[in-house]
Amino acid sequence: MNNEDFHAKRGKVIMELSKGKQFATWLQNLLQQPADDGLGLAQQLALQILRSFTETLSEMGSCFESAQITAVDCSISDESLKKTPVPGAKRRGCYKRRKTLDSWVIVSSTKEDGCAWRKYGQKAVMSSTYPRCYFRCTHKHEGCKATKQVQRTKENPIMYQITYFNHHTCTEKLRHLHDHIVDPDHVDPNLISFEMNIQPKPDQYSPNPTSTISQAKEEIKEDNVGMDQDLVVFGEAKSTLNDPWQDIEIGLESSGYKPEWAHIENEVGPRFDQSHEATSLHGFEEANELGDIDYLWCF
DNA sequence: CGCATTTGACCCTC
DNA sequence: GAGGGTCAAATGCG
Repeated sequence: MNNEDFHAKRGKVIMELSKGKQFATWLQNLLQQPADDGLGLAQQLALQILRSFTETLSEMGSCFESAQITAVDCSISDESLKKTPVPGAKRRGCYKRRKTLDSWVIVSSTKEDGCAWRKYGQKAVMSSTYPRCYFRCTHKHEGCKATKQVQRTKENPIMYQITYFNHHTCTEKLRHLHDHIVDPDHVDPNLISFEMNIQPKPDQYSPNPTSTISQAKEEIKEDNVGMDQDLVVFGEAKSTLNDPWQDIEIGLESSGYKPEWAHIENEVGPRFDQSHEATSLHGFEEANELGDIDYLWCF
């Protein structure tokens, strides 16, 4: 992995961990409120948190793979893999025992993680009284090799131990991004806007909106070896109730204003009021004047 | 009808 | 041979 890739991965890991933290805080606030309308949203948030950590672990797995750092289950040595026959004979049930570098384990109260999986098997295993279910990515036909195993834990049967193998190479992630691209003619009632500029409640967040647009530019400059360059923002940014985070396109002078992804965030999520009308946000500058952009990541 | 799930068979490693 | 991972036909479901 080259240096550029490493920094891109690092940025994504930081972003996903921050997302997870943010969603968890949001969920905590939600659970402190009267339960009426919060349960469905709480479930969605739980999924978002799970997805964030799954993505993070996925990125970390691929990030460290080249450094020969093994993942959770290292029980099978490379030596045993060398004995594996060359694949090609398309016999039924012919398989390679899993290479475990690219695997990671989570324990969750739900089998769901926001991705589309197709079950392809179930087995009773000796190590557990509960069967093990085998899933592969629905988009296997696109060449995606992601699989997972789901099994109830012996210690706490309401919890699932989920072992993931390989990363999604399908367009699942792209689809997820597209879910948050807003068609102005079909505004989701759940949309919130950065323009709301809601003040924090004392018992909730203590936001620290230190990254103004100019500071963000400074950060970008630092990341680009101190270049004194200009920044443009393509399109509009919006945030949804389900995802107060934004992936937007920006252009840097140093790269000839070639569009690249940036990620901005604010902390209005938990303070969302559904009675607010969704409105669009016209670029960074306007948002910045309202003091609603708290952080910006570029990668 | 197309896609997902179930389930027994198959074949691998140990 | 035991245990585990995958395949694929049968079945279910919308």
